[in-house]
Amino acid sequence: MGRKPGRPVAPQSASGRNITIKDLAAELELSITTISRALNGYPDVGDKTRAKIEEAARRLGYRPNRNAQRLVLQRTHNIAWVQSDNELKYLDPHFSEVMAGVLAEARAANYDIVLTSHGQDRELQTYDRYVRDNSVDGFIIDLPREDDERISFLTEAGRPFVVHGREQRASQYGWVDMDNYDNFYRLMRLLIANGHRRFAFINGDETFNYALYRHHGVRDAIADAGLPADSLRVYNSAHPMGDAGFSLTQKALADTRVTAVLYSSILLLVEGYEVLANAGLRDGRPIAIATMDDELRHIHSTRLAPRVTFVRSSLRDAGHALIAELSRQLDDGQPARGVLMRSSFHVAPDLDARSLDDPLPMARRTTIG
Amino acid sequence: MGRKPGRPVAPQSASGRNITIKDLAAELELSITTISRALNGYPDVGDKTRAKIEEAARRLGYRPNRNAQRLVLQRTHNIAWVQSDNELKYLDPHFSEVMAGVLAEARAANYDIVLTSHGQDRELQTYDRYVRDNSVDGFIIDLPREDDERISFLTEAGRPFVVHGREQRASQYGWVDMDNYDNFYRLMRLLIANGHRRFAFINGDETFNYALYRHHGVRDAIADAGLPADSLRVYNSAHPMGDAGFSLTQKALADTRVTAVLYSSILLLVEGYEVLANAGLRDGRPIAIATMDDELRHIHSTRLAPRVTFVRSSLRDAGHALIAELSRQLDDGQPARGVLMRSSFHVAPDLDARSLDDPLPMARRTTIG
DNA sequence: ATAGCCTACTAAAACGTTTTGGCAAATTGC
DNA sequence: GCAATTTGCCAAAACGTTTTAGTAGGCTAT
Repeated sequence: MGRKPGRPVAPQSASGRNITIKDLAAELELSITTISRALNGYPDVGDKTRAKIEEAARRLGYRPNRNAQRLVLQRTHNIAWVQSDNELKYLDPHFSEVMAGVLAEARAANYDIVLTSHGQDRELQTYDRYVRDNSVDGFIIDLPREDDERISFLTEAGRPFVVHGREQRASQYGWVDMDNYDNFYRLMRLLIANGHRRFAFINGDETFNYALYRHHGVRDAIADAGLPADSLRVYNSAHPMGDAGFSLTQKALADTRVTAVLYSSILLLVEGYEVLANAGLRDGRPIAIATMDDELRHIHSTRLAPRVTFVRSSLRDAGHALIAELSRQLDDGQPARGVLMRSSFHVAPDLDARSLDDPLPMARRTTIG
Repeated sequence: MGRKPGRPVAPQSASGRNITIKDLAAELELSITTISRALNGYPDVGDKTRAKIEEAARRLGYRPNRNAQRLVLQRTHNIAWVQSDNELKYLDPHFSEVMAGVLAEARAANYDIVLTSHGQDRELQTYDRYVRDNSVDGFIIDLPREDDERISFLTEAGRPFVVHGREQRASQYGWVDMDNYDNFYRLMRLLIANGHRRFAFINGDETFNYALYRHHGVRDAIADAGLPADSLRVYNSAHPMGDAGFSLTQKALADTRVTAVLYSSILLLVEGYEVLANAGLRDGRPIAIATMDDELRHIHSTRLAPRVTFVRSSLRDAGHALIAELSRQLDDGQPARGVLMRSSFHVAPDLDARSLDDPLPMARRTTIG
């Protein structure tokens, strides 16, 4: 069972002192400057010398001390992700999915992610610490709210960041988001076009903008169709997980006039699935179901009835885009910009999908989110 | 030959550079030494001087540059968590749960978590990089396999680490684990004591030790009861998520002699729940169900039938313990040690729980895992 | 009075890099 | 053959801390 090819050999001394550029200079009887310039690709190093240096560096397992580099270059190649304890309570598959994309792209762009949590009231202090102690080059902000103070803080501090989501000031910073408003407007318009008149919308916590904008989309679709506002009942789950999907679906279906249920997340739908199925069996009431599908890796949609209509957008791709955008700012010096992720609609076969292709009414198009 | 590397853009733009100890020294007309010693609590600083320094530091928002500190102290206060892309595919709630505990405890112990992913074959290179470039003080290793090369590598390199789980060499390093073997031995013995004779065990990927040891526990309980080896059928899900719980439960119940199903994870059980319920309804075959409950925050057990027997251990607490153990080594210089997390049994009311209290046979007790 | 001892401060070295500016030696141009 | 240019290397400064090894001056004990 020999060593796999390419397996790194552990450093010789178990004591742990790493090889430094000085060791290399001593070994080769060259100056530190020359070692550094050779390894960093400067042209003013002779070919034979460079080859010797590269060989010795490989042989001795030299790696520049990152902290020395960071100190002199004023650049850490670290990106901070600050997680609130509050959100930690339900650190959910959505987080994992975004993080998976972030990690994959960060590796490609040569960044590490510094992950930390903070207590209830310490959110900004955590950002402040990172800003002041030079431990990261930039920040990722997830789940923004309206007038998000993290965004205000980092803007004032003049530090690079990118937001997963948007709020009012979205034109002033880099972000990655899907078109929450548009997606849910279209989804609701689709249900209306198919004759439904009484709806339940099982949404997330509307202090988060993603949920707020979805609500706005749904509300406006109803208004634009000339339906009364009470055609829609909205249920919010403070936590995206738990048994909210189950209990809220029960509540929603208690109104027997409801013929269509719209979910903000496929997790809520899965939790409520049993109730939905029962409603079909028991009341003989077939319910139209629509949801957002974030392509969570561990939700297997094959077990969902084919009658589910969904709009799909990849959170993992959003994670990739977040790092790509930040790297564009950090590495290429480009100005911040927003990235709108594509969504695709998948309509249940018993529904007429034609309304999806209609453009949104002019007045509805400028809304962010 | 060689190109001059493109110059990275300085991260701080608008608000500019942070204030340094030099700024503070200039402002107060004191030496750098005195500032440093005052702020670090040395006794050889006058009371009035110290007060003035502290006031100025607060007023100007001084924070020591972490990279300078790390360079001179040879200590980063960073802990690495390396995630394989492979595992990323199903970055699952178990991960989130451990991570939540790790983050909370890391904050308390003044550590940041450096999270990174690596490609298929690059696992050890990633560890190697961190070892050689001084970017972290220690490592967390999750999901160990037998003869885990990450453990070999870090041991040879002489770097501190702590393992979530165990393998053969567990006495030689710090770890946090539950007693997988014991728990599953007892669970199976309980089922046997209640008259069951034909079992399905829906386990995880047995190249991971947690799953392997659980299998061993189950197998030994059957052997010790004098039951034939074919009383047990084991089903493995390569991925902890997906629809494995559903399809494997279907397969398992296809054998109509099976009266008890043991799950390695509550997620698998939840996915198979529909099948289990149907089996009860359709075949009139009540199935005894037992599982591990990791206290995942988003699995709401209230919806599971009361007939489920489970052994419960908190992954979040394990996360806390991981950092506590690593901090014991790094901050207190204590030798590595193992931490066995407590588990509690919760027996369905229709089962006789007495066998749980019996000690394991002597020969069974030394097994790790 | 004086040796010794606190008290309150500081200069300089060190951590490990990158980069600036320079300088010999080798090569080229005429 | 000599000036000009190119090639290949290096000393020193800088990044922002902590720590070592002081020192100057006041106080105490004899």
